[in-house]
Amino acid sequence: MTKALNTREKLLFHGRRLLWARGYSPVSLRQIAKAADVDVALISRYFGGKMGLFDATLADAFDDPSALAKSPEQLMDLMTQLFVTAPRGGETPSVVRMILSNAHDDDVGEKVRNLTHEKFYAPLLAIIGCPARTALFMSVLLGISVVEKTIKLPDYPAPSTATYEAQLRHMMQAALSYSGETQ
Amino acid sequence: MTKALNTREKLLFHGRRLLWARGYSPVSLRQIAKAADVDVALISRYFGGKMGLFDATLADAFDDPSALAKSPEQLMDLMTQLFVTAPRGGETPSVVRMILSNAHDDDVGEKVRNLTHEKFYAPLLAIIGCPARTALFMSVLLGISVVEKTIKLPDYPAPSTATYEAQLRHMMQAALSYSGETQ
DNA sequence: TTAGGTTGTCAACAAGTGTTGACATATCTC
DNA sequence: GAGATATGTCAACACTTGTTGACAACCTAA
Repeated sequence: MTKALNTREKLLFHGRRLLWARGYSPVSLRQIAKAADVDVALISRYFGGKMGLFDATLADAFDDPSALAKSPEQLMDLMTQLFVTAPRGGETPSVVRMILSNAHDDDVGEKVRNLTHEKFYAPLLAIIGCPARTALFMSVLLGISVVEKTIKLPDYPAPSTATYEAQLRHMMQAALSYSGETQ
Repeated sequence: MTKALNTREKLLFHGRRLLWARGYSPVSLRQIAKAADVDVALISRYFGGKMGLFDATLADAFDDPSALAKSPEQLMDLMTQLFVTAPRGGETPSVVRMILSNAHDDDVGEKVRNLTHEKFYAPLLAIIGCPARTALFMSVLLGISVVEKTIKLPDYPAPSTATYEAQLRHMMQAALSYSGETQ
C-alpha cells in the first residue's frame, strides 16, 4: 500500500510538473512515466487515463485568494508573496504557467478556462469590486509571468527579488487605480 | 502555376490560422489539409514538411515597430492602433497569440522566443531605453491579450473599443512610468 | 502453507502522426 | 499534335499515441 502511494505520488508529481509546464496535448504518458520511473500502464490503472491524471493534478490547486485577503491592499501583499517567493526557481510550475500552457488546448482548454474563472477571477472580483479593474489586475499577473517565465529573454537577466517585487507592485497598483470607463 | 499558388496560399492561410492559434505540436498536418481542402502530401511538397510550413507562416510576420515609432508616445499610439483595431475579431490570430501558443513548444519554442526577442523586444528596447520598462511594457501587451483572448471569461463581456483602448493606454503608461530599480 | 488481494511488467491493440514515392492528370512549350 | 513539366491523388511506410488485458511477483491474513 505504501508502495502504491509512492508511485501514485511520483506520477502525480511528474505529471503536474510536465503537464502544467508544457501543456496537456504535447506531453505523452510515456514521457511522464519515464520521468517518474514507472510503467506507463500504471497511469491508466491509478488515474483511469490521461485526463484522470490531469484532473488529479488540478485537484488541490487554486487556493482561494479571497480566503486570505479582504482588501485590495491585502490582496497585493498576498500576490506579491505568492509570485515573488514560491514560484521563482521552484521545480513545480506555478498555476499561472499551467493556465498559460493549457487555456487553449483542444481537450482541456474549456475546463481550464472555467476553473480559472471560478477559482481565480471570481474571488478577485469579490475583493476588487470592479470587473474592469479585476481583469486588468489579472492581466498584470499573467503578463509579468509570461514575460519572465514563458518568454525567456536572453539578454534580460532575471531581476532581483526586490526589483521584481517593486515592478509587480507598481503594475498592480496601476491596475487597481484604473478609473476610466468601467463599462 | 496559378493553381499551385492558390493551394499554396490556402495552405499558408489555414496553416497560420491553426498553428498560430492552437500551437505547433497539437495541430496535425491532416487538420490543416482538411481545412484548406487539399491533400496532406502537398504540404510536404510545397513547404518541405511541417516545420517548413510553420517557418513560412512566420516569414512576413513581426513588422518592426521601431520602423514606425521613434518615441514612447508614438509607440503607444502605434500599439494602441495595432491592438485595438487589427486583431479584435479578426480571423487570423495575432502575433501575440502566436507567441503565447508556441513559446513553450518542444519543437519551435526556442525559435519563437528568439524571434520574439529579436523582432519584438529589441526594437521596443531601442525606443524605450530601459530594459525594465521595456519588459513591463511587453508584459502589459501580452497580459491584456491573455486575459482578453486566451482566457475567455464567461461573464466578462468584451469591452467596447473605446474602453479597451483606455485600459490599454492606462497600463502602457504605468509600464513606461516605472521608475524603481532598473537594475 | 494456502488463498486472496495488491502492485508491477509486458506485449499488443487500434488510431493517429509526418513523410515518401509511385502513379495519374492537367497545363504549357515546341 | 508530341513531349515535358507542373500539379494533384493515393497508398503505404515507420513511428508514436492512449489504453487494455494477461501474467508474474509480492504482501497479508487465515
